[in-house]
Amino acid sequence: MMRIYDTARQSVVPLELRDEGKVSIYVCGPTVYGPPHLGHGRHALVYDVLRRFLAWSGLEVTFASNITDIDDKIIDRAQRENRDWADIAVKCEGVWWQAMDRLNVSRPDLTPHATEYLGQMIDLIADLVDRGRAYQTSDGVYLSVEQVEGYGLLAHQSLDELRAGGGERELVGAEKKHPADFALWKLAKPGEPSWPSPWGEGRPGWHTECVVMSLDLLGEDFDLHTGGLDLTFPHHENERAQAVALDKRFARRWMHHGFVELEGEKMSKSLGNVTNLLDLMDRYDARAYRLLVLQSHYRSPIEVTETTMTNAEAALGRLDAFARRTAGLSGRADGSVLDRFRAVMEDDLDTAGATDLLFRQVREANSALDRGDDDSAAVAATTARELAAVLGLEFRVESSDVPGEIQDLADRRQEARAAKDFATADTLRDRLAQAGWTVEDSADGPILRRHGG
RNA sequence: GCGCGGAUGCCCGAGCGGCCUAAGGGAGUGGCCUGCAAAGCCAUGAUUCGCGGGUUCAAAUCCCGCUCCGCGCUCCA
Repeated sequence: MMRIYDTARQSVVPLELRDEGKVSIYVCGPTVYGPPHLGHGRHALVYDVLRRFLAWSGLEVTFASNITDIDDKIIDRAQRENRDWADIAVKCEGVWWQAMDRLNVSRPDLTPHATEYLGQMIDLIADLVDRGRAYQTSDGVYLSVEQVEGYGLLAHQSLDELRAGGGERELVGAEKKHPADFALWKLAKPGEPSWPSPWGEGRPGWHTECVVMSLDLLGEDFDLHTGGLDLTFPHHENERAQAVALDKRFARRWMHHGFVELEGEKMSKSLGNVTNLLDLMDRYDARAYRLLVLQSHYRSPIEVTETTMTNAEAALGRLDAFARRTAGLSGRADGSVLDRFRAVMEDDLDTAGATDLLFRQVREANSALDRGDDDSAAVAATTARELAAVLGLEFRVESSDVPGEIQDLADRRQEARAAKDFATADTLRDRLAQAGWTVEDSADGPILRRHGG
């Protein structure tokens, strides 16, 4: 059985499912107000791999991930740029999916939008008000956290401790009964988008949508709620608080992944301030980011730098070379390796251990091929392909489109080689290298491939 | 101040009491292969896991203290 680190329990626990054979996952999706950044990318990759693995293990996975399409940040940008907020949301969502496609991240089964759930959010807030667990002020409706059993479960701090922190910040909303109370409904200021409600024209607070949508689509007591470490508090804490205040069972397990770190000043210069995911994918092979994410544990921070990305690309080169070399081989996957793969992945999603197994299979296949043992090579290659597929890693078998003049140089080099005119052949190879192409003389003839830079 | 998490070879990064040899990737070096390369294979690489104590037959792994680093602490993810 899959075991994961549960933020609430602070330990690795079995993922005991609500319904046998089925797993329901809610991933907090993006607020669409700008291009996705590296953190979004890691987020998407981690849960994409989780999902692929669970499905591969035979579970029926329901994967829901929302789009927050109404939020303060969207409104801010709309006002700053004098644009329609909905236009920003729609366009940014388009960019988001484009980025996901490039990362080879599968689409969620369900993609609820906040704006589709206004009615249900208002119902939920009204219910909380009826129960006396939420109250109205001059600027909105707030949840009273003191009436929530176990508030601080995810933050692992008591209300007093939470209050003690933060230093000398001004308390926003002086009418709040407790500083930790948070807005369920915000009354609109002039010019802001708004929807009618019993408390006046306004919009929902950020934390409410995920409660409504997860419960609506996955039902009470759904299996897994996930997101970045930064969402633990206040976002997830406040989602849970609302469900608890409604006497509803919420997520059974909470899973949070670590941050992406950029190298210090020096490198961020050479990286050209790449925090934008699209920029990163323009600069490097998009698969390299996935590999980088896979090679460390999801709860550890990852360092995205020129070096780590370049290393990942080099490793990818190894995988691609392997794929080219073994493209014609097919066999049965090695069951014992598959078992080990399952075991490491079930151990809190140990993707580093999984890539370890993948690379060992690659070496095994290459090694077998070198000693002429095609049968063993076929088994290792098939196994490797299966593991890679579960991890969402695709191999590049064909060389990219070769421009005519490059092909021409390569052909002339072959002629020279055939004529044993190696001086000419080497000169031509140098020219190819200068043009950014590497020649690999395989048993089946030369292979051209682009190299970095 | 409080909470959470880190510190492992040249770099990235697993491991979290013995089962294990401290994985895997990248870079380096030597060899095989190759006309030469590339790719691949083989070999090599931490008597040691931030520092200081302690527990244990046994610690990178547990406990205590310390030093650095990251993140959060009220709708700013």
